[in-house]
Amino acid sequence: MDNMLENLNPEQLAAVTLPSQSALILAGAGSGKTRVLTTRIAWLLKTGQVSTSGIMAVTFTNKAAKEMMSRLSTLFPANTRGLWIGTFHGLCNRLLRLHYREAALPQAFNILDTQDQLSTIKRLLKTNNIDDEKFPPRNLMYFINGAKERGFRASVIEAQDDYERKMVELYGLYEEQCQREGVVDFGELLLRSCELLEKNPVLREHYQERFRHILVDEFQDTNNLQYKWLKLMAGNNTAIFAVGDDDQSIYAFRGANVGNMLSFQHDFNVQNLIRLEQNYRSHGNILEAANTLIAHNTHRLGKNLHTDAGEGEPIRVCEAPSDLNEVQWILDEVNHLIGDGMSRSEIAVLYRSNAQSRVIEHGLFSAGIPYRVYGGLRFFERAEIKHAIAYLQLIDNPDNNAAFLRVVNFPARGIGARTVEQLQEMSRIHDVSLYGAIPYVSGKAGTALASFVRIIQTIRAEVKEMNLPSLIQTTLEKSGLLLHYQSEKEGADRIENLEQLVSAATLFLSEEGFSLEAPALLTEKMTDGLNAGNPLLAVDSVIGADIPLPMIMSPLAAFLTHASLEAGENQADEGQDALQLMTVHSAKGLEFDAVFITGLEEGLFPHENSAREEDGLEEERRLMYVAITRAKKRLYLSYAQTRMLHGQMRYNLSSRFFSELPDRNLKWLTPRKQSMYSGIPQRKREPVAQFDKSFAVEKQTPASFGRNSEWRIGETVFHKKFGEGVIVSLEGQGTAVRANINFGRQGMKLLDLSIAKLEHVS
DNA sequence: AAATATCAGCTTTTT
DNA sequence: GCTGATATTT
Repeated sequence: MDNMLENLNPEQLAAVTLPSQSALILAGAGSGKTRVLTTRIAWLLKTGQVSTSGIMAVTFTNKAAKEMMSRLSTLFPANTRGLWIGTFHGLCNRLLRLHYREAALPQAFNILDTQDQLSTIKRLLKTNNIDDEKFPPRNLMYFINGAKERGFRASVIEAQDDYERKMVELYGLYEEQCQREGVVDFGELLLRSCELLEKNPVLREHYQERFRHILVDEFQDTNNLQYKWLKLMAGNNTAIFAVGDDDQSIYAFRGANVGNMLSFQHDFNVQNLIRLEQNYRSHGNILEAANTLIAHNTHRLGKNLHTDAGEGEPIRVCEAPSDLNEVQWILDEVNHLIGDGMSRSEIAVLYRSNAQSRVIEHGLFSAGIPYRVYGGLRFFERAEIKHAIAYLQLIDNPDNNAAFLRVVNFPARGIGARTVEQLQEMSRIHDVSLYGAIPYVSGKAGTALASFVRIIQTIRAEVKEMNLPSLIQTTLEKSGLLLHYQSEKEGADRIENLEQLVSAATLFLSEEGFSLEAPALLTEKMTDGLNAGNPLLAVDSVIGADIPLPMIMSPLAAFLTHASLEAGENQADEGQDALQLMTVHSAKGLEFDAVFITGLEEGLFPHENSAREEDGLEEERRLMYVAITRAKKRLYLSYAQTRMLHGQMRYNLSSRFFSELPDRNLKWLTPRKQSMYSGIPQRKREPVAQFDKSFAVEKQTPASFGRNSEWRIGETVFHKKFGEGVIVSLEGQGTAVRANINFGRQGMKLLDLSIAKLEHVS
């Protein structure tokens, strides 16, 4: 045990060895947060204060949960089976599967991801003849999720006006529809779990008694409902160990409430507040810049990171004439870094929004530098995978209408909109699911539908004794999905993905401790043995030893859950040493030797929409703070005077964040670099194999850039009254030149340059 | 019912 | 500039 605590600094050690009381750990970026969390768990176990079944650890992402599990198993190699380590949603799912009767859910409930939820809502609006212009599905979704987050059912919301009344009504209809179809959205997992514990004192007390220690990662990201859930799970004898950093709270837009950190201190009478301020990641210049920037925020709990590492390199800053030049500069610097021996995977290029990745990708592709983009479509979100999953969901639960509608006519089998309408009518009249309504439709439509039923039933029959991978393989074949993609021109990738689904299932079984031979479908025997009408039966078995996953879910159900709760990594260029491209949001929690923060322009970063939200700018600043603190050795900042975005040229001022960073840590490269890159490559030219060549040979500047003029489009100028602005366009010649200038908040001004006194800034 | 044309919209994102 | 969702054609 001693060596486990050996290399901790005094604050980390104090946190790890705190007595059994609730505590708040303010863990700065790069301060060893995960290490403290896992060592704390190992320490609790090794000192015999608690057994594995008395510990619950909650994270936000599956990745973080996995990381915690794997680090823990090196610290504490004994059996970690009884531990509840997982995401909020994963643990709620576990709870609801165990106590599905008390939660009034079918045992085979399916989980809706965001896409599914949206299409469910669209379908709801359609069946109720609601004008989706007046009630956009997306808005209704936000309304519903927002209400659930605040813990409100439709029945308890008091609408203020007619519009809201309608929204509440639709929310109620949505609840009913989901209940009928046996599906549960992400918010519902949390809300239903909370209600389960609230209404059921036996269960509540059981869990409150059981969990002596609850550890929460990234506590600043909890929303109100998640916080409520934690309060319900924690009893008088439970110590909550909350780790978070208010300066890294970047998810307010999806309901995260930093205020939970204050409520927590109050609600749990927190006596122990520990700050981890020693940073083990970044060099001095980088850390100082981060500290200075974040000091511009008000309402902080307060924290200042320090490091023992030296100053290191200054932060390099580049002002590029255009987004293309910005990329060119990045390529240049990247080549230097690689030339100096840095591996590509240690270099990250960050941007505020995904739309910015395209130019960068194009540049990297042309230069032949391997890269990997994070974000975008993930494995379980791909259309072909969603189709396959829908077939599997139908086999698991034929009442799942969303799944039914997705594949009833895919591959096409002559079941069109008309037929589906008939089916919906019958489903309403006879109060059955769409699948259950099929026998009520006759005629030609009925024949087409019957062929669909035959497919599903054939699969169900054939698959009875099969294990999961074979079940999926059979489903892919009998559903006609494979055949369909085989005849499609660009179906090769899709078939490859479908085949990967089979191997993903095999992998999943071994990871979750399922036997490969076990039948994939839930058998009657399992159902009876587990929960034969006795609400406490599941609890009883929990009290003894924990029920392993294979006992509460069939392999198929578990796999479907996995598909919904874990969208899967983006698997492009797996294993290759590649440059890392991602948004600042997805970089949170990661670290790199070198980091480029690109597109530092007003309107982009900070994003223009942030100005409209309360505390929006502060969140953008925290975002910038997160970005800066990703860098270990080298940090590069850049922006472009002109940028093509959404098919339009934009002329942005440089980001205000530059004025919030200390000059002494920055090294502006621009005067030198600008002349090097001032040849602006024309757009709409065919992509060239090598950028360098294009720069050397063709370099024509568009005429509109007014070569003879003293002024240039895209350059930053200073005006006495309006402050800094960017020249958007120039008209006229000689002495009669007028300029359109973007003065940011002051708006756009048309100035006669022979009258207005402007100064060059860039 | 399937194939093709047109049109809005467009921050960040995990579960 | 590209994607996804409707409108229109065949």
